[in-house]
Amino acid sequence: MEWQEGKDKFLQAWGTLGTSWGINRTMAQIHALMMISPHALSADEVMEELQISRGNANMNIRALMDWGLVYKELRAGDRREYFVAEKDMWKVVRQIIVNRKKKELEPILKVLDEISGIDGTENENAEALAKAVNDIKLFSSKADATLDMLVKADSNWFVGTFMKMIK
Amino acid sequence: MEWQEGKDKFLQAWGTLGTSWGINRTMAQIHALMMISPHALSADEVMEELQISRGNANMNIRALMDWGLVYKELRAGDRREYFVAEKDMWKVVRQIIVNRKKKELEPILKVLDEISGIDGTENENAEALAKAVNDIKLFSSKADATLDMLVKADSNWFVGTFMKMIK
DNA sequence: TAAAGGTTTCAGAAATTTTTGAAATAGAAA
DNA sequence: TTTCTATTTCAAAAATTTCTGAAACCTTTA
Repeated sequence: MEWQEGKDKFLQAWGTLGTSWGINRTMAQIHALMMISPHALSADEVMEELQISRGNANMNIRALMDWGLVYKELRAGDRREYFVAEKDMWKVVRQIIVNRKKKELEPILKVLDEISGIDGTENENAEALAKAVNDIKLFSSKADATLDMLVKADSNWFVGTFMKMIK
Repeated sequence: MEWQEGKDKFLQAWGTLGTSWGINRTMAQIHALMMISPHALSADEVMEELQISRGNANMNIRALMDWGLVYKELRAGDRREYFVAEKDMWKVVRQIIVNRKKKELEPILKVLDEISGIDGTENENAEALAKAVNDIKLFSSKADATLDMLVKADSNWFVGTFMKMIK
């Protein structure tokens, strides 16, 4: 397979994967592009490669930096900014977990805590609601703890201990 | 807190959570509604509760059934169909893992396999691509195996062994 | 200070996703 | 068979998300 063909397939696949994970296609593709680039890229290179506008490129690069998946790199004697992606897959996934946990799991836990003040003895509806809320709370706190653990653990631990355990 | 207020908060929160997970708001809300309902619901009840059209209700209920998160329930002497949600959180999460793994992880593994045929010695671009692809493949197969394991494991195992381990 | 070179913002346009509602379909009961 | 009730489908409308491009905004250098 030609390099160009492989690159296109990869960018395409990563973009598609992104969309089904609530990340927009362009953001995922910029990340993919940086992951497979041997050097840091400027905004213009990203625009050129992916055929997108400056505004689009800028916004998505910023978002990737907010997620901690892309870093800025400055070069002496060059006023432009260059960007590199985090290439260690374990770190990438860890950043994603940290971010999504904060953005998604924590708010729902907060709502569940509020709702759990409900009186479950009032009627069967209230009872069913109270039960569902409790079950979800229980499960979510476990998930929360598990993710915290995963995030603290390092790649080697995961690959070694955990993977051995599940054999 | 009143039951109605708690219910609304819950439906709202679950709907929001759904959207950030690539599930549309209505589908998530229908599921939420069924989770907190003490009895099976008809399409009309869902339409009424969530103020949505028949078509919308029908399509999303079907999708939930495809995901294995909602079951059909028939009542003797009633031509209408009623629906109940899977209420065991562990099973819910397991179904979601199975479905998303098939829909998302497996296709990307397939593409990666195709791409890995690339000649990494051609130039630095090809080399960087080959390395990224390999890293992702390695990580993804591990994730794939881990998820398979989680899916096969039952709730008690998860709660017991795994949770003890991470303490 | 002004010009040059780069980055950020954001209103409107474009694309995509979701929802509606009515017609088509299905199938049980009369 | 016909009627009646319920489900499914799908084209068009609505809502939402993403993208563009040009203007505003910084910073550095002359």
